[in-house]
Amino acid sequence: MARLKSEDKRNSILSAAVEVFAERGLAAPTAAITTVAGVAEGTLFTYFRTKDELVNTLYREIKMELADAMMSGFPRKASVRHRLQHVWDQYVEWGIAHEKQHKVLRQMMVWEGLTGDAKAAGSAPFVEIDAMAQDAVAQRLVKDLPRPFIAATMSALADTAIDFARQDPKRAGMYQVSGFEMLWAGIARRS
Amino acid sequence: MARLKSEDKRNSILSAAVEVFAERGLAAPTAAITTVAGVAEGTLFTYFRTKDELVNTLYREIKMELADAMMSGFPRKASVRHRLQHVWDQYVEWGIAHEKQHKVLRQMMVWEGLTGDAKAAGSAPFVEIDAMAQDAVAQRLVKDLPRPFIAATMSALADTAIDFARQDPKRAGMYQVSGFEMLWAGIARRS
Amino acid sequence: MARLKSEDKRNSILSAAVEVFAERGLAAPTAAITTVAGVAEGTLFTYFRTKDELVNTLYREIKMELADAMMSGFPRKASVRHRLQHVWDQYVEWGIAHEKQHKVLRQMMVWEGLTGDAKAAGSAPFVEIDAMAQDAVAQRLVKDLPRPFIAATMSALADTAIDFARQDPKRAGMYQVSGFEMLWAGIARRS
Amino acid sequence: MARLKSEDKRNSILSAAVEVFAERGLAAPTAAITTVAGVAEGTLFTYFRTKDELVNTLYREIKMELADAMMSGFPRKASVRHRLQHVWDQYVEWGIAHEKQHKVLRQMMVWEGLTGDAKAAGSAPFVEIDAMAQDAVAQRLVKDLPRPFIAATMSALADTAIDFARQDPKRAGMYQVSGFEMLWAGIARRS
DNA sequence: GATGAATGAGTCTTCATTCAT
DNA sequence: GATGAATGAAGACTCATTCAT
Repeated sequence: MARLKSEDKRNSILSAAVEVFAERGLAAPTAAITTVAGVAEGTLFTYFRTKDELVNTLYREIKMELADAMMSGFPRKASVRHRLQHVWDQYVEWGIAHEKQHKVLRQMMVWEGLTGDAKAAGSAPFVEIDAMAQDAVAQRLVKDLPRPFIAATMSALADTAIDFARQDPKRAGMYQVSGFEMLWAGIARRS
Repeated sequence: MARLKSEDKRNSILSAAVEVFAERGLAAPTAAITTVAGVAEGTLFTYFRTKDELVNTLYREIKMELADAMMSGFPRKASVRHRLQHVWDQYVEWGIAHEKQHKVLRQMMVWEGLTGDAKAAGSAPFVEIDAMAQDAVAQRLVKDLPRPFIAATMSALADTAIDFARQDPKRAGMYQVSGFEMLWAGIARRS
Repeated sequence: MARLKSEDKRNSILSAAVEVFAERGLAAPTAAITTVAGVAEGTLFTYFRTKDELVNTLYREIKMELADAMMSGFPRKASVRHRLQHVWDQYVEWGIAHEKQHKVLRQMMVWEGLTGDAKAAGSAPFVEIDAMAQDAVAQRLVKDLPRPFIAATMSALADTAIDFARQDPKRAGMYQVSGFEMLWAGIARRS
Repeated sequence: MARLKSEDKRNSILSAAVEVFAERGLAAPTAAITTVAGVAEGTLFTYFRTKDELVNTLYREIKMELADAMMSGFPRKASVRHRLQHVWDQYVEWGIAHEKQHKVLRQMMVWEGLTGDAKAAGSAPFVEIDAMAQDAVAQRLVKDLPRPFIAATMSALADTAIDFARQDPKRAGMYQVSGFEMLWAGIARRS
């Protein structure tokens, strides 16, 4: 039997890509990636047909990691506010801890080459969060706004908090906390 | 005397650049720009020494247009909330009306080639807004947060509102209004 | 009547060309020449149809200046050795004093664009020297070698002397004198 | 393993460069070289990072070949005159036999892009000749002139002899012989 | 499967020359 | 005639992708 494609090699390419894209943007040459990955230039193309496919795959993988991080320890039974805060905290903390992944993710989100597939696969793991949002709206705890708009708002605020936490690590906690307060104040109904 | 460097031609190159960058990203070839502008490839380089210089110039120009839009009719004597809302509304409306400029601006803001000069020139016209923010914090109308953080939050929320208004124009007004309400609820002190 | 082409302008272009070619080689852009000459880019082309024509013209002009220098005070009636030495000294001194012209001349001599015309015109003023050489060979003062070979040898030695005099000006006189001695020893018949 | 960078291909590029530079000057396009070499345009750049590097490499290689030619059969124990004549003959014969290399070498010697490294590497193989010259001066066989001046004179005369031998091949031997006689007469002390 | 040399289309930029003013 | 902006054909170099080994 022929040698099997090695999961290891695939993974080194993927993490090299994170490294390189974070530092040099998505326009970085594939050769830079293979160098960092310690494989030959051609090897990349046995694991990913094209550079675009690599990026799309990477998008999915990072989204999955992020979803894992966000859902780990999700307090299914807590109040909406607590559940939302859990999600917020996990995202912000992940963004700070995984600076490169976060940077690359943001580049990919404004990249014009993402396939519909990748987008769908990337958002799949967030169904539970969406369910929570739906629930919250239904319970009239949260303003009656389109859910995607709420989600986007949350993302935007969290990314901002992450950026500031990175630049000014001493006040990271403050950005994280007040970001969430702003979010909650913004979307919760006044009691 | 020979043909003078025409302001017109410079402007067609600049608007062609907006067109092309909005559609194909900053990596679009200069030849695509000159084609759209209806000039020869070389002509671009009599107006801008390099592609980077073109992008930096474009950044400044768009920032100035945006500043003009945002400050036009600024109600200097109105309440903080009204002044803030004015700025918000103007920005969101500009972003909707000038879709391409807005897209390009966002690409340029994450571009690594912006010169310090361009950044400085681009933020200069916003001093008045910053003054307002400082004022608002001093008056304890607004939470005591770092001003750049407030500004970034506002940007992030406004960009989100613009995106949604674009995708779903029928509810554009709703996104604009509720976006601002979220912002205000988020940053204003509870009375 | 239309304005006449100005001899002045033509000359500033020609000397600017010397300046620029000496420093940057014959590949220097015509725009560099017009800048130094203080005229518009297009003006060069009303005096010289193409860049090649400019170079060919320059070749002729420098050759003429050189011939003037070499023949000035030529001691028609002196001995062969004295006449030859006069020519040698004048050439070497001209080369040292007109460093740029000399450099440019040497570049043009290995340039592939020189027209036959220019070459002919350039060598015309040297007939008298050639006559002297012919005379010297006939009188059996000088070895029986093809005259162009003698001329080329002299040029080569003189250029070498000029180069060393330029690099090491304190010993300029020594290079000039021993260069000539080498030439004479090389070509004169042993008595 | 993949195709290894082939010494053959490197060499065809290098000899194509000689071909092309000899005919069209150092300004010839790299594409002309790759066409002659029978490889793709990009291939040149896997062997030489830049065009300048190619030229510098070529300089070294030609200088080495020349040194080999000049030193082959060098009669270490013969008289100064014989040793010098050996060097002269070998150089002139090499120049005649390797017309293109000789032409290109002369262009490279007046080229402004040669690195110090290349110059040093190029002159290294000639130490033995320099030692001989030093020896000759010390023994008072040769006039007391700066060695570099003697070397340059020899070069200049040899290049002249080569040029004439090429244009007039029937008398090649005569140019070679009388060139050397002129050199020796020029630099030897009169006994 | 892995390797990395080979490929050639594509990119920015330069520059001799033209031509509207 | 003078000016200098306009032109577009090169030219050096890059890089995703292929393919011989």
